Amino acid sequence: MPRSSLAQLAPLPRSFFNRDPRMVGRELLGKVLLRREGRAILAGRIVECEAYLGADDAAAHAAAGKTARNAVLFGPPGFAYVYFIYGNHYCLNVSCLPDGEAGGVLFRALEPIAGVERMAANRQLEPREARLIASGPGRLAEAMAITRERDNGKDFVSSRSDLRIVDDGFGAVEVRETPRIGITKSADLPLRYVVAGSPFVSGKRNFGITPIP
DNA sequence: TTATAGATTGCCT
DNA sequence: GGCAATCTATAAT
Repeated sequence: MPRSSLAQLAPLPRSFFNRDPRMVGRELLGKVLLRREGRAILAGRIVECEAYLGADDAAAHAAAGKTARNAVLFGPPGFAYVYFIYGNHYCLNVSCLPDGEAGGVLFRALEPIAGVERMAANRQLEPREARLIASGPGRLAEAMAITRERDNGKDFVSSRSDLRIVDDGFGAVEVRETPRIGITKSADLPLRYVVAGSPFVSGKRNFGITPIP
């Protein structure tokens, strides 16, 4: 699909995100994350994400209750929660569940499909190094030029938003569930979702092979 | 007020 | 495989 028509697709509706993050995370695989930069469009197919829950999930930022930092997770569904981590990286989430209930999905990896040259440039890479452009949450945010200052609290569900999630008719993908990456608490919960066999997922062990169960 | 861990990445040996 | 980079939230003095 050419990029001009990608940009014209309607964003996924609010109801898509007004559900359990585990269902949202699973169903986001195969959808397209869009960023509009003036006239340019950056886009990638979602191949990896993770669900984060509320009080039951010790690894979630929402576990200890609502703060200024994580307020978006407690708000209405379909909004961007962007946080800064390790002094170096931004990570992008979408809020889930109704207003007042905490939950979200972390975007962990994209297969670049439009605006690839610009995404690569944001990462100081060549376009042919496609697997390195957005294979990890920090890389993904850098490729899509996402920062907390610019994007935290932004609505994904608005045709005027420069941050959107759309369905381009790609169809069903084969989903694998694994434990989440980089956490120590609640590390056994199988809340990571990946497209089976995708070479664009994060982790050195995952290039071109089936992810570890 | 000070210490430490963190939903990561990239460079070093 | 080890570890530095480098900001922020939270726990410990």
